[in-house]
Parts: sequence; structure tokens; C-alpha cells
Amino acid sequence: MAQDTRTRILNAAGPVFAERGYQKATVREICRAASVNLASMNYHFGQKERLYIETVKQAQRNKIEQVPSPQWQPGTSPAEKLRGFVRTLITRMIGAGEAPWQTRLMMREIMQPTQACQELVQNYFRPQFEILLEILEELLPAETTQSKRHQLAFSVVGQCLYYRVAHEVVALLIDKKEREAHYDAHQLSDHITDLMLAALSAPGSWLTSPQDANTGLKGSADRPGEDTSSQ
Amino acid sequence: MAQDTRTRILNAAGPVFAERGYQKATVREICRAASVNLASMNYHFGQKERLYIETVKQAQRNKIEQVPSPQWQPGTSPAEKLRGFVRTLITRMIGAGEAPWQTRLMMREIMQPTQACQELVQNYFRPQFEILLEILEELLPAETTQSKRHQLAFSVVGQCLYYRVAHEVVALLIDKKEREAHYDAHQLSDHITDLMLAALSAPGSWLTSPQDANTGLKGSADRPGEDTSSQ
DNA sequence: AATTGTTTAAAACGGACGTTTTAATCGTTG
DNA sequence: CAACGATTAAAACGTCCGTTTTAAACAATT
Repeated sequence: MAQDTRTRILNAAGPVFAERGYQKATVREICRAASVNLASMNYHFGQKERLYIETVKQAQRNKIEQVPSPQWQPGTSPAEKLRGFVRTLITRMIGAGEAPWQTRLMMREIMQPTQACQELVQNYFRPQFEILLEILEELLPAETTQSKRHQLAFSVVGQCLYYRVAHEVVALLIDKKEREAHYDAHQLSDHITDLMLAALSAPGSWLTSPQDANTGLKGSADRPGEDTSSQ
Repeated sequence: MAQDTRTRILNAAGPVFAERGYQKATVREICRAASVNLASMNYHFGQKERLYIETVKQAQRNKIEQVPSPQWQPGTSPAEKLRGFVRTLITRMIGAGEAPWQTRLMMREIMQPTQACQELVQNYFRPQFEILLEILEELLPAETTQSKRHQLAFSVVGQCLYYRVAHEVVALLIDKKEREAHYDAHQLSDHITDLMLAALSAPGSWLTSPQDANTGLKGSADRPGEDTSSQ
């Protein structure tokens, strides 16, 4: 029974698409998982591709309602906001135990965008990005360049995404004992937040000085792997 | 003519697997791209899966010989080493213009590991990881925890990986003008390096104090999105 | 010359899978 | 009741694709 057939299909399709990927996921498997007849899929969605797009959109809506745009009490320090933001992001990434299929699905879209990606960016990534930028703005000198702020935001997001993207590689590099002791959402988000706050509060003008003026440790003309780039 | 048939197949398979993914890439397309008979594939590799594994391994060997483990003059400052390391990593990620298929291929392995992933970690990721750890060791207080060092290394790698993983999303979030002005390998690596160096040289004991003692800005018991995690 | 390893061309096998169809069954609505 | 939408079961269609096969060349080696 449960819900109507359409949503049963949608809910069953999410994990399957997330785990197997679009190609390897078969309509038959999804319908079997949803305990639904094969013809019902065609009835509701017409084609596999349409089902996929709807699934991604629903995953995004899920996430939005599960973790709405953070709202803090007035007077909350920007540092605390940043910590909360990172905490939320990391939690979405590595989830509570089992792999959150919504995030896996979105990650697939990020790496190999399809038709569903544009809406994803507009409805999900961009708003999050804006919130992060507002938090950073409170922490940064007023003269900080627009592009510098963007890069700093990407630095935050990049560190968070890493633990979803490279989850399996981390498991191969770090032994189980250390992972279980130090790689929960709590400690990871604290690490990333502390790192960012330390960098932002560091002495010197690395944030505002024009590119190429930094801690004064540069100056080597030749660096390894200069232009022997790929291909 | 060129090389022998086997390597022609291998070279043709790389870009195809990287772009289409394992499932969507067809043996027929690869053989067509290699100007090679369909039966030759079977002759040399037996099955598609074997071809894929060999392709990944070759991509890894390519990268290693293209950008060997960095070796600096004795006396090079650790900060300079870090800059070089990040520069190399970023360059591999975003390449010189066109998308480097080797990295795309490896990224696929990272996100959805197959049989080829373990060798990849052993021969490629782990050595790189060790090098980065050595550089960080020179920059860090001696009392820094092992796990803290690891997390810092992941912070570096995560920021670099981001620009390959989310390349398309960045293109949707940042307008073309800013991207062309600020998102080349040079500036991005400088940004990441400067950020890390600033964080490491920041005042206070955020690096060495036990978890939960930090900049003193924490303390909120409830954070948004606490345990409303996915699913 | 004979053998053996490579390569090609062309065709076919066989399975997997997206999609469609048909026929039948309920439940709801008019 | 009749009509219609939703759903199911089962089967089939048609295509794509990994894999295999066959037969024929060609090259290098013995």
C-alpha cells in the first residue's frame, strides 16, 4: 500500500540510480524494488530518462526540506554561523551512518551534468553558495575582492565535498581505528571551520594584497611539473 | 601505422572511458576510434573489463611519468615545497586547457571504485599523500597529532580536487569574465597555498590543542540541521 | 617452405534491457 | 450500471552490445 504508485517508484528509483548510476540502473530493478509493475513506470514517466530527472529533482527537494536554509538568532557570531554551515554540509555529505543517496545522486550530476543539473544549481547550490558568501563577508575585511571571496567559499565547500567524493579512498589511506576515532561529522566540521577561521584571522595581508604578494616565501622561477601537463 | 595495435587500443580507450563512463563506452566505439578491428580487442584483452583495468593503470603510469614525484633542492623552504605540490596537483586536475582524460578516469575510480582502484591508491595516491605529509611535517609543531596532519593533508587535496569534480558547477556559479581572470592553475594554487600557510602560521594553539578547544567562538548546543540527516 | 603470432573483415550468437502491447482487474466517479 | 483512470500480469518487439566465430591475409621467425 503505502503511498501511491508514482511516489513509490520515485522513492525506489533514488537509491538505485545513486548506487548503480544511470546506465547500469535498470527500469526492471527499480520497479521490482518499488513492488510495482513494469508498465506503471511507462504509464507515469514515459521514459527512463524522464524518471531519472524527476528522481534528481525530488532528491533535491528532500534535502531542502530536511535541512532548510540555516537561520540563526540575531547576534550570532559569524564564526559560529560558519561552524554551523560547515557542520550541516558535512553531515549531508557523509550522513548519519549509511550513505545518503540524495547526495550521491547530486554528486553524479556535479561530475557529469545532465539536463537535471541546471535546476539543481539554481534551486540548491546557488542559494547555499550565497549563504556561505554572506557568512564570509562578515568575517572578511571590506576590501576583500569578490573573486577572493568566491575562492574562499570554494575552499570551504571543497574540503566538505572531499569526504563524500573520496570516501572510499580515505578508507584505504587511513586505518580503521583512526577513522572511527576522528572522522565523524562533528570532528571533521570542526577541523574545517577551525582551519578557515585560523586562516582568516592570520596576521599579514594575504587576503587583501593583490595576487602574488603573499607570505614572502615565493620567488622560485621553476616549479616541478610546470607545463608538462596532461596528454 | 603508429604504435602496435595493443597500445593504439589502450590510447583510444582512455578518453572514451573517461568521457562516457564504463557502461556507456562501447567496445565498438573504442575500436573504431583506434582504427582497429573489433576482434583485436578480444585478442589482446579478452574482455571489456580487462581493457578498462589496463586503461586505468596506464593512465596512472602516464601521470606518474608526466609529473614525477617532486624533488627539490636541499634547502628549499617547506612553504615553497607546498606551493609546488599544490601547483602540480591543481595543474593535473584542470590541465592545460582541455580536460585531461587521465584525471577524469581516476576521478571515476575514486567515486565508484572498481578492481582498479586499489592499485591506484597503492601506486599513486598513497605516495602523493606521503609526500604531502612530509611537507606538512616541516610546517607543523612537533606535537601535532597524526590525525590532525592527515586531516590537514585532506584539506589541501580536497580544495584541489574540487576544481575537477565541480568544474561544471563552478562554471554555472561564476560568470565567464571572472572565471577567465581568476581560475587558472596558477592563481588557484596560490590561493590554496596562501590559505594553508596563513592557517598554519595563525596565532593560538588551534593545531595542537585537543579537540574542542579552539578559537573560543563555539559553545552553541544546538546547531541547525543537527540530526535531521538524510533518508 | 612451414609455422606461428597478428590483424582484418564480416557475420552471427545470445543476452540484457528499454519500450510497447494486450488483456484483465479493481475503484471511483458520473 | 457505465465509463474511465489506475494498476497488474505476462509476453513480445526491437535494438544495442559484449563476445565469439570463421576465413583469410600478412609478417616475422625457424
